[in-house]
Amino acid sequence: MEDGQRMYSQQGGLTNMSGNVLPQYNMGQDEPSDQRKQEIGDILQQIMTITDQSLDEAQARCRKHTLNCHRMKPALFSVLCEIKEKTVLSIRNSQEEEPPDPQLMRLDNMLIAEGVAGPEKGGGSSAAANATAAASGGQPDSAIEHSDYRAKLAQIRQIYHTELEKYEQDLDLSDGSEIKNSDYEAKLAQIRQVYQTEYGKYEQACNEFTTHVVNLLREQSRTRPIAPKEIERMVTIIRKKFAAIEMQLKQSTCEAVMILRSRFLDARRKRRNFSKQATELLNEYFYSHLSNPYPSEEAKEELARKCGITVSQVSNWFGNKRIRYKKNINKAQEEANMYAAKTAAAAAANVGSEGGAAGYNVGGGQAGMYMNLNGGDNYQSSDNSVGDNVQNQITPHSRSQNGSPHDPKPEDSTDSWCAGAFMQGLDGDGDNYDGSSDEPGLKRPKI
DNA sequence: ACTTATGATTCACG
DNA sequence: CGTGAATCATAAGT
Repeated sequence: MEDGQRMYSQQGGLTNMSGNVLPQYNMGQDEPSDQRKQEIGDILQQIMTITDQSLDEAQARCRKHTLNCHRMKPALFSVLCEIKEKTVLSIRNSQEEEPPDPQLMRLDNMLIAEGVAGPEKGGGSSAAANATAAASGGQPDSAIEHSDYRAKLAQIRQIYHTELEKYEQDLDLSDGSEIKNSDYEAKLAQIRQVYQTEYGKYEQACNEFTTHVVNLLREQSRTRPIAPKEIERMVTIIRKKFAAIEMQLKQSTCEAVMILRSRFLDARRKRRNFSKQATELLNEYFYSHLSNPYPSEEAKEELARKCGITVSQVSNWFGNKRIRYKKNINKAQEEANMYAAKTAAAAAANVGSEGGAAGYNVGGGQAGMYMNLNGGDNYQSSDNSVGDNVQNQITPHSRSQNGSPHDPKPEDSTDSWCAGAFMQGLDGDGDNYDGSSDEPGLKRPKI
């Protein structure tokens, strides 16, 4: 901005004018006289003096006024404008056509794709409307000083920086624990809101500032040779400067989204096994509720708390456990026995301890149902030679090593959630587990 | 290197 | 919405 100001006071200066202006001017007049030259010289002198002074001195007003009223002012003014246009402006004008910045377009596209910026979100447009309103109501004619520009610019810079800080805070919040889907969406919404707020502020500031500058230039055009074209040009210069800020805003927004996204995907992808203890607890619950391994919400919460995992992880675990239990009952049975024994031991050891797993229903005599199914074949082979194996497994072999007193829910165990599994669980095709068709990246969201 | 175990995700269903 | 089923991606085991 200051460049612009300087430009007008210096390049608009008079170095090349004495060469060009005067002859042109004189051609309009028939008889150039020494006196006239003298007058012009005086005027130029005055102009130079004023240019050297700072504009906000009260004294300058007086001179400006004098200059304004001079009879030759209009002519001089137009000539000066013309010259400026020819010399200064023409140089820059050529490169002025701005092709839409590809970088900015990329950023825009991404923001739209991520739902951060979008036509329908409303925040931006209304803010823009506000900004326009505010801008149009801007100072009408009061002389605006340099300090105002600086203040404005500083304000904008500050807005930008506070906005950057917000992003950083925003992102700092998110490391440490894992990011869930809802977290991701919440954070994205947060980013969107910050972005739109800041974009609104940006637009408003930009419009206000532009209006200020335009007003100032109009004001100054009474004393300085400033053509409307120059004002236009100034506006485009300002827009460009602001566009840089806009670009940074968008870029940092994009970065924020990218970081958030990558963290989210990382959290999604990285699989951490639960602690041994957690698995232990979950298995205890599962096998002690084998007839109905569907923990209530409360039970899930308690398990989650005890295991140091989230409720949805508990849900995942049970979901996986149930399905996998059904898929290979043989092996699962052994495990069940293990836990049954453990539970029994625990029950024997501490009579009154209410401790773990919300009181297993150490019920009656159904234990054998689950414990004795193991026909001895390992689960991989049984998977493959299906049909008769199923029959075999259903018949209780009673070769099992234990008659432990544990057992879940006597009432419905026979036809419980997995009863059907005995019949059909190991059905037709042997390749149940992972018939993977290994299609990379078909359904996964790519970054 | 290959297989198995396991937590998580996705999709369809009721 | 919770669940079953299939599947993915990685950890763990060989």
